Amino acid sequence: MIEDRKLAVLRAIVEDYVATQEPVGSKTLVERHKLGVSPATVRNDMAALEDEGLIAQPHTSAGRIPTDKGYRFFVDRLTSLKPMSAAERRAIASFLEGAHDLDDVVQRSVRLLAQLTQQVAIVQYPTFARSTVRHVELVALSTSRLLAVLILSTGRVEQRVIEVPVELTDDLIADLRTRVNTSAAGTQISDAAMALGDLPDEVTPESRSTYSIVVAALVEAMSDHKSDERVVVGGTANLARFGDSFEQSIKPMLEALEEHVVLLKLLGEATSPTEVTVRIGHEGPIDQLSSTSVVATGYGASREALASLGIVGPTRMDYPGTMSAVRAVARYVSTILDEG
Amino acid sequence: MIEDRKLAVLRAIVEDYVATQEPVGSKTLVERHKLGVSPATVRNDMAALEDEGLIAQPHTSAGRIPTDKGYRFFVDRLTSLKPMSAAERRAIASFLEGAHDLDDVVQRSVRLLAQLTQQVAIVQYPTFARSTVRHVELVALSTSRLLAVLILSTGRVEQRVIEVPVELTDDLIADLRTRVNTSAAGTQISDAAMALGDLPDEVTPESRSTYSIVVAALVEAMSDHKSDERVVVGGTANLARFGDSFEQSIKPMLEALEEHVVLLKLLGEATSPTEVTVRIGHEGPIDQLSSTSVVATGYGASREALASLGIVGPTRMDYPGTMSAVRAVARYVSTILDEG
DNA sequence: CGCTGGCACTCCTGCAGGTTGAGTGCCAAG
DNA sequence: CTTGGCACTCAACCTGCAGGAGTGCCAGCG
Repeated sequence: MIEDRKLAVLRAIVEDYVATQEPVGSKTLVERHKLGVSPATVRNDMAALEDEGLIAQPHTSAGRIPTDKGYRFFVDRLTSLKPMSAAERRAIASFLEGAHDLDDVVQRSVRLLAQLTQQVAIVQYPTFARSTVRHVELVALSTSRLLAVLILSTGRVEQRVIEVPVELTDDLIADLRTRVNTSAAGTQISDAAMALGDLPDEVTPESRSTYSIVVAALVEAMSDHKSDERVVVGGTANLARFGDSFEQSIKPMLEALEEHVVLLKLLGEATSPTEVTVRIGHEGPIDQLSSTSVVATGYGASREALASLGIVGPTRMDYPGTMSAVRAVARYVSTILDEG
Repeated sequence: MIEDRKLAVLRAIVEDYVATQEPVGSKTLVERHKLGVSPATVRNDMAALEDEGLIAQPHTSAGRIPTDKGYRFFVDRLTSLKPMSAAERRAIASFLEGAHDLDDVVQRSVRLLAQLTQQVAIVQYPTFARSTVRHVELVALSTSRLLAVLILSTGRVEQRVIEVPVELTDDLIADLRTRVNTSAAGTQISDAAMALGDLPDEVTPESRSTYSIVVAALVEAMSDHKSDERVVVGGTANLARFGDSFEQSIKPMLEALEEHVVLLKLLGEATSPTEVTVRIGHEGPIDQLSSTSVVATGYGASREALASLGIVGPTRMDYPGTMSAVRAVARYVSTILDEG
């Protein structure tokens, strides 16, 4: 009984604080939430919650604000993702339709996510390693430079310029192209390296070195983890709503957004496409972002996730709404990639 | 004589204000710049400069700050681009080397520019219309979906999924590929539409409709101005140095950076690869950015510019340094694209 | 045992008033 | 045309003083 009310108080504090951005006091609380008890009672509960480390006071004579631990509790136990309304679903679907290539899908997703959550959105490109090679195209740029274009099953296209210290003839390129495609097409990108490995042995000794160079470059392009780190960010203008101190939260945020490696770390562990991961405040891997939370999830056609997407925002955010928006977008993106 | 000193005073005011971000008074000015006259004299000159609208007072008992008109004058008449030091040149060169495809070049340029100028950098992808078609690759995604990959002379790669309401055979695709490439390869992209137009007439009536659909999609992809709008932004974290009021300058800035259309408008007129364009404050096309300046220039292999790059920052910026950095980066990018 | 009203206490917030100092404009003299 | 002097202005800063929101604690009541 008393436990129940304490939790109701915590929930009320979180909701009020998220809405008003101001420490919330006992009196305001009973007025706004019809708790049916007096402020004094609430004060007792608050004292208990504070002892448990779920809420805190900025200074002695102020109201309470939730701590990271308080948010954690709220997210884990006091809330469940509310389903999107039919109208929202329709909006999402129509927004993502009409995308005619992968870049488009990613771009639209990031915009959509930013708009729905009013936060900074991050979408990672489908990961490299798990996709298969659809086709390899080789185009001569000059007599000694080759442009290799990898087309992957996810619709992703990677390009790479290869320098070859030999004169390239059209016939040679054509032969290379067919051989590379017969060996690599259809294989998982992680296996393609192996599939291509034997290729130079098939040809005459004099062209072998040329083939080796090209194959090596292709293999390197495929295993290049740098290309794996592609992420897109959107909705930076939503930082404006932080209201918070500039130096303290916005600057480190902007700096983090510049570094894709950092972003990947943020999304990092959220790879399950069925669950939405929430990382609150200092739970995250980046110290400077200790006053921001990350809400992320995996997406991908099959059960296995291709990559992650999510948002970052102040710890003081509307978790239920944000979490369901993230989940909804991830689902739609998954189905779209499934079709394409 | 007296005119000369007035200009020296203006220059000193601009330089001091840019360095300190504070209104500069007559006394500080003579101390820091060894003008060889008394503060009173400088005050007279200041009054004159104020009458001419080149400087202004934030409030009665404060120092002077340059007006937009003042900066304009400074840029046009009081300064010349200082050449980069040898070390800087080397840094630029080494930073841009090792880029192995167009994406890489663009990405590195934007980072470099942001770092050199400590401002927000913008780089536009080489424009579509002026490049030529190097190769068109068609890959079957399923029996009725085709992925078209356009490879352009600039190294840019565009992709597009085409839905065809007909069963596609390998032979058909191979034929299409050769025909499309014979017609389009080597032509300017603006002419490619015409070159491809007659293609459906060459084939048997029964396959004509299929060919038409594919050709139409290709032509659309080529003339799609949306793909022409690709720009990359970097160095947003430098906004942190604005110090200025948040609502007033950073928020509109972040909003503008989200909208690529707006960015293109900003870079818009700076297409000459030989000149650096400076747009100061309200001279720019965006009202909300009336307290920011744009420094931009064109870049491109030959005399004709392929696209633009530049930076945006507060009107209060180091114009000489910024201008020369922008020019230097543009030149290096041009030469690199020329090689590739 | 839990709830409540009362009360003293803390401390942020806002306002009024006074002081300081940088900077100006103007003027008369060199 | 330049300069030193002088009176004036006004933002910035400090100070002191209510006002008020919020708390903790306690004693009484069901």
